[in-house]
Amino acid sequence: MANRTPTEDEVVAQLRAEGKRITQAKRAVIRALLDAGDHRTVEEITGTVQAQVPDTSLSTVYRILEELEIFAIVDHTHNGHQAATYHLAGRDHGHVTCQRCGTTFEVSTEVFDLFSRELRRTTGFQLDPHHVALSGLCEECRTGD
Amino acid sequence: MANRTPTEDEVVAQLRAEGKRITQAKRAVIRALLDAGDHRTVEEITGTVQAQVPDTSLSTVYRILEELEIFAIVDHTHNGHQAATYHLAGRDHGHVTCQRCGTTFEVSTEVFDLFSRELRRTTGFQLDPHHVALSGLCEECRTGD
DNA sequence: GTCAGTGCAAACGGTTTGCATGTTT
DNA sequence: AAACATGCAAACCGTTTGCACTGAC
Repeated sequence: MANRTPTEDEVVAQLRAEGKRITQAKRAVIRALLDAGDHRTVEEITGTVQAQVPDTSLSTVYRILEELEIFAIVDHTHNGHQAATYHLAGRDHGHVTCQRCGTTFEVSTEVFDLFSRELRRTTGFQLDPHHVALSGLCEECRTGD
Repeated sequence: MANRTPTEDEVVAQLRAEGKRITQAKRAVIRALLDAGDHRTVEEITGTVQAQVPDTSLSTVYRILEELEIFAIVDHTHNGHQAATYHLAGRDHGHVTCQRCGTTFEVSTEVFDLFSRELRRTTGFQLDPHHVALSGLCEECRTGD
C-alpha cells in the first residue's frame, strides 16, 4: 500500500496507456514535480518547465496539471488566500500553511485522526485535511525571525 | 470575558470615538452583520445593504468591512477557493466549510484544543482555526441528499 | 493526415485601487 | 470649508476558456 514515488517513465507509460500524447511540456511538468518532491505553485512549476521548454505557457501547465490530477498522479491544495500548490499524489497527509511566510507543510494524517473523529462525533463534519491547508504560524515564524 | 453582541448604536459610537464618519452605507453594513449573525460574503452583504441604500457599491462595502476589521468589530475567514465570509468578531471559534454545499459552520474552540496542542508539540505549528476554514463534508452532504 | 495539445489573448471571479465627486462633520 | 467617504471604472491576481495553429501519433 505504501505506493512509492513513480519514475518519469512510469508516469509517461500510464498516460500513454490512457491514450494521451506525450509532449515536451508534459514531460517537463512531470519531471518538475518529481524533482521538487514538495508543494509548488503553478507559477513555480511553469518557471522550472520554461528552463527546458522556453515558451510553455501558464495555461498549458494548468491543463497538464488538470490531466495529471484526473489520473491521480498529482493533487492540489488550497492555502488560504494564496495560490494553490501542486504535489505528487499517493502519500496520505494533511497540510498546514504558515500565514506569515506562506510555506506549506505536510503533516502525517495520524496527527489528525483523533481530532477528526472528535469533530465528526460532535458536529457531524467529516474533515478532509488534504484539500485545504490549515492556517497558523510555523515554528520559525512563531518564535521570531 | 463573554463579550455579547454589540448594538448598532454601540458600534456607531465606537467608530465615532475613533474619529470615523457615519454614513448610511456604514450603518447598513453594521445592521446587515448584526442581523445576519452568521457568515456572509461581501456580495451577500452588499445585496442586503442595497435594499436600503440602493447604489452602494461593492468597493464601498469592502472598504467599510476593512475599517470594521481594524477596530475588531468584524473578522473574515477564507473558505477554500470560495469567497471569504465576514462575521462579527468577539466570539472565539473555529470554522469548517463543506466542500460540497459551501456552507461555513462555526465550531467551538474546545474541539480544536487537544488537536492544536498535539500539532504544536509534534510539528511546532501553531494552529489558527479561525482565519482559514477547515475543509470537508458536512453531515447533510456526507449522508446523501 | 488527423486530432489532441498548444500559445496567445481575452475573460473570469474576488478583491483592490485611483480619481473625481459627494457628504459628513 | 475641509476632510473623509463614495461611485465608478480600471487594475489586480490566480485561474479558465476560445480559437487558430502546431506537432505527436
